[in-house]
This record gives sequence, structure tokens and C-alpha cells, in this order.
Amino acid sequence: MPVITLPDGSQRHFEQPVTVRQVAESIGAGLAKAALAAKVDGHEVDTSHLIESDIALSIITARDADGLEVIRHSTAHLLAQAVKQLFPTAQVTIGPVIEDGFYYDFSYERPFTPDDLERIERKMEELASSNQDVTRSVMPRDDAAAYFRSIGERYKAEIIESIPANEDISLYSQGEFTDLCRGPHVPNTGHLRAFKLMKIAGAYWRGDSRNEMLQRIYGTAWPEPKALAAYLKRLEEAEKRDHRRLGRQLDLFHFQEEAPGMVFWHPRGWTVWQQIERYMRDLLSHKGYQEVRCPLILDANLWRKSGHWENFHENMFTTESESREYAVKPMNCPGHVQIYNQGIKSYRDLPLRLAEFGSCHRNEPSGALHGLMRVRAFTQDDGHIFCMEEQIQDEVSQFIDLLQGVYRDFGFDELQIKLSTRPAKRVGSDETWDKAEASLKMALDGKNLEWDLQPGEGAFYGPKIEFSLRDSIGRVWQCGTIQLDFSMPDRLGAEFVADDNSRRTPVMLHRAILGSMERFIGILIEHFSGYLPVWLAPCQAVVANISERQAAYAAEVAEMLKNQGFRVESDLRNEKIGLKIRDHTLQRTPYLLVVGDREVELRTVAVRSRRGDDIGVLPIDEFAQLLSKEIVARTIN
RNA sequence: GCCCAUAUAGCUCAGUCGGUAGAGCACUUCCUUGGUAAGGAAGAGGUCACCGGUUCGAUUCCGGUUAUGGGCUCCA
Repeated sequence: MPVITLPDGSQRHFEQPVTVRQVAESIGAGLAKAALAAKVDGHEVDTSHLIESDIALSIITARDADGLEVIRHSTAHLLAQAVKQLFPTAQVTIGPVIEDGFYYDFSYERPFTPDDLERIERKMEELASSNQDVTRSVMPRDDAAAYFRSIGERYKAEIIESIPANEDISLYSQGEFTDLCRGPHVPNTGHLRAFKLMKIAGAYWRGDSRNEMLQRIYGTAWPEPKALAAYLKRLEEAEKRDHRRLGRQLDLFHFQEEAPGMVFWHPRGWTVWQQIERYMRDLLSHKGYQEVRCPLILDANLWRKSGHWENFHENMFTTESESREYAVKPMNCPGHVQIYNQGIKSYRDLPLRLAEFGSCHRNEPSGALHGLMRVRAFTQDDGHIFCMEEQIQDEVSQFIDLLQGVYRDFGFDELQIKLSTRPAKRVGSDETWDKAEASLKMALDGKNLEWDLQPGEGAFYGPKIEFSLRDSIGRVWQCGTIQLDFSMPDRLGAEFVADDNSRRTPVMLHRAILGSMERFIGILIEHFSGYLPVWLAPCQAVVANISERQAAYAAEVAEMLKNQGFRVESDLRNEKIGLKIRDHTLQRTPYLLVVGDREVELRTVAVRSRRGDDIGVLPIDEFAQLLSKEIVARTIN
């Protein structure tokens, strides 16, 4: 005689065991119809679940986040069912829910084609509208494994066999199709009415590149068609802000076949770069860093000593001359250690902070390249701090302040922090790791920051903190990092004279705020959808004349503003003002200064923003003040 | 690196069931001197990514290469 407590605190008494569905019916017919699954004392169950004892129950519908997951998971099963019907020899593997949808991996004799995808989707629609009941059954593990082997599902059987032998396995069936699954699932395929198959891709079995490549089908699923349409719209909008597309449209950079993964920066793109570099340079010099510059090519023996050759030599660009082997630097730290090693350092010299806009080359796998986000030639806003163990916490703390200020200035308000601690394979004593991890924790907690622990995820040479920012459409990008290194200073022979006249090895902190300049600019372009803040915009204002009569004045205004240090161009083309407005608006130029006869006479400019706002008619120096203010404040508009 | 797809004018894309190609925008010239998101006309522009094969003939079919896109794996 179960007593069921509902989320609102009310209780329902039943004379005998009831299913979730019956409970829902007792509350209302609408809820019974909408019920996809339920939570019983926090555990997710199907609507067919039988309740025999007193529990707390909440019904899950499509409106709940959990409900959406159920829909997506059930849609993945629907996909598998459709594939099995159309391609009986295909074997099913796994089909999990992912952000915005799901995928399902199949093993099949040939890759699926876009045509197949359409056929599968049509079949899914057919199956969904045939309103098949989805039923759950339970089987001992070995029986389940034997069952899947008997129907030729080798991968499923393998998955089941990796589950402990004494556990029961739950299976879900709809029509002729049965799949291993923890559940829960929708009670009937009729609940699945807004889905779309998105793409096909190869994926390795169990995520291991040594294994067979499976056919993965990605799909998206939503509670209703409207939500699906909104999602597709969202994808379209995201595509419009793709930095590769904007890079071409705004004439910022290009790639070409002769230099895969390496950027040709155009004047406009390079202007953005220079603004960022100048900003960082000023800031770092105020924060006690000294900027340096190291050779791009170094003897392979140095990379052997640093340990990089052993681990990454496949990914390094190499060259040779006069029988000597060299490598193009994939990172800057060994170079910085060479600078540190010149002369004898005293503990009084520490912390010593070296910074470099370090040009690095890594021969990334061709398939990994992606616009500015993953390149082979990149520039890190790199820095290395040589210090004593007891200085770590303070340095980390200062670094976090610096980083937060930088992200704020670039218009990122949300920060995610992860602390990665000692991995199984590591160098350095436990005592050193204890101290190092504690310093990082204390630095974070000292600022009241929220952070996630990633145990075991640190580098073999030391623990690290990673900083990610969230962009305007919610994507998270890891940019900043600070890593302790107990290994390299020792390997490369860095030391200092301590206050007791002993020789000691300094701790080295690797740190970057933007990460890679290329990638960061890519992120900025997408974050702002090309509407870079005035302080970063390659061109801050264009002076456009209405007719030829004002050409000289327009050129004069542009010249005056340029002389004051603003990035201003003039547009004296023999075109209507409407066209010029369109062109420069599409170019995301923050301000368009229109000059006609009226403006010439009063020596003013009619100011229009790229958002289409009429700022009014201003004297030239008043506009210059407005621009200055925005640049200093790093206003985002 | 692996799987799939794609590669035609500066850009976005048509097209050729095998007979060496077309649009819009951009570009050049001319007309127009126009007040807040596209004024008009004419012209020029392509080894159809590259290499090879089949064929009387290949941009088209086949194979390879390279690059790009979407994934997978990887990212010191």
C-alpha cells in the first residue's frame, strides 16, 4: 500500500502497487498523456515502473530538461531501429545523448551516404508515427550477451560482457527492435515528433584510433517542431559569425594551399593583432615582466635535453644544415631558460618574469586544422616566471588578477576555472606536489573564485590551472593557463644562489592569458560577430562625402583624425551615400561620418553608428572626443 | 593520421547524361552629383585545384595527390 509524495509535498495513497502511469492518471489525464518518464526517489524510471513502496515521485515531461534527454535517447533508439530495418546487416553499438541531440554508431560494410541519411530519416518518421509502444524487460547479463550474440550483434554483446556478471541488464523493445539500455525511455514512439538527422561521420570503436572505424550518425531532437526550427535557426546564426567567413568578408586574413594551417594576415587583420599585442605589451611591462625574443630554430639537442624531442618529435618541424639537426620551436620555454641561464642568478633576482609573443610551429595532424582555432604556426602570449617555491602562491594570485582584467577588457564576463592535480606518471616528490597544489588552491580560494578540480589531469611536470571564457553564444573556450614546472629548470640547468649561498633550482611557471593570438582573434571575431569594439576595430571611422563637392573636406577630416591617432579612412567614391552606408555597415566600421554641403559649411560631421543609430551632427573635435572616450573605456557596442 | 563530403571567375553559386562554360555581387570605363543599407549602361575576367588513366575528344567518367569542410583521434 504505497504512499507517494509528489513534488508539491502532497501525498497520494494507493491500496495496491501502481505504475507511474497510473499515478499520473490519478493526477490528470493531461499529465498521463505528457508523461515521458519519472523520478522515483531521485532515480529515473519509465512510466511503466511499478511502485510498491512509499516513495517520492516526480513525473518527467518534455518540458523538463530530463524529459528532453529521454526524448533524445529514445530518438537515438528510433534511429537504430530505422537503420536495422533498412540495413539489416548493420550492427548497432552505442547511441548516447549529447548537447542538442544524440548520435548512434553503427558498424556497416560501407559508409552511409547522404541519400541513406534521408531514407533513414523518412523511416524514422514512419516508425514514430506508427505509435509503437516501448517496453522494458530485464535479463541476467549472460542471457543478454547470449541473446545479442545470437542475433549477430557482436558489439552489443561485447558491451554487455564488460558489465559485471551478477548484474541484470535492462532491454528496451519497440516493434521488432530490441536494444540494451539503462533507460528510461518514452512509453511510445509517438512522443518523438521533432527530430532531424544532421550528419554522418566516422568514429573509432570505443574512441580508440587503433580500432575499427564505425559509421556515426548525428541527429538532433526536440519536444516539438517549433523548438527544432529554433535550433536550426540558431545554427544558421552561428554560421554567420564563423570567423573564417567573417575573416574573408572583413578582409582580415586568408589561408592558402601552400601553407596549410598558417595564416596570411591582411592589413586589417594585422591591425587587430597589433592592437591586442600593444595592449598586452603595455600591461605586462607594468606587471613586472620583461619582454624577450628567442630564435625560432634551435639545435635538436636542446629539444632532446628539454624532453620535447622524445615526446613530440613527430609533431615538430625539423631542418638541417651542415649535418646539424635543428627543430623549429614548438614552444618558448627552453629559449627562456637559456636567457635565464645567462649570468648567475641570486634569490634576490626572483621572481624573474620573462614574456614573449612567441612564434611557435607544431606540425598538427592535417585533420585537426580548423581556421584560426587550430593552426600549425601560432603566437603565444607566453611568459615564464622563475621563482622560489614560497613565491608560487603570490605569483599565481597576481597572475589571476591580471588575467581577469584582460578578459574583462575584451568583453568576456564569465570565467571557468579548472585545477588539475598530480597524474600517476610524474616527476618531483610528493612533498613538492603537496606544496604546489596547496599554493594553487590557496591562490584560487584567496580570491573567492569557483573552480573545478580535475584530479590526475595535471602535466607530468606539475599541476596547472586552466581558465576558460564563455562567449556571447555560450561556447566555452580554454585560453589562459598557469602551469607549475618542477622538471624543465632542472633538465636545462637553471639555478640560483640562495640566501645560504647554496645552489638551488627555481620553480618555473608557464603562463599565458590569451593562449594563441590567432585563436584568440578567432574567438573575438565570433564573440562579437565581427563587431569588434572601437579600440580593436581595424578601421574606426570612415568619412564619406555625398557628392564630389565635399571630397576635399572629407579627405581633410579623415587626415585630421588620423593625425590624432585614430584609424580613419575616407570614402570618396562616386557613389550614392546609401551605397557607402551599406558597404561600411557590412564592414562593421563603428562610425560613418557623412559630409554634405551642410557639414562643410559648419565644419561638422553627421555621425551614424554601424548599428544604424543617428548620433547626430558633431563638430570634428567633439567626434574625436567621443572616439577617445570609447577607446579608453574599451566600450563594447 | 582515420572516415565521409567538397574543389567551376576575386566572392556566393548554377551548369555540362563526355564536344574546352554561365549568373549575381565585386572589378574597369562611361553616364549620373545623388542626404542615411544596393542609381544606370557597357566591358574585361576562367588551363573548371593539381597529376595521371580511359576516350577521336575529359571541366564532366576512373585512379592518385593537395587543400578545405564535417566528425573521430590528437593538442607539450
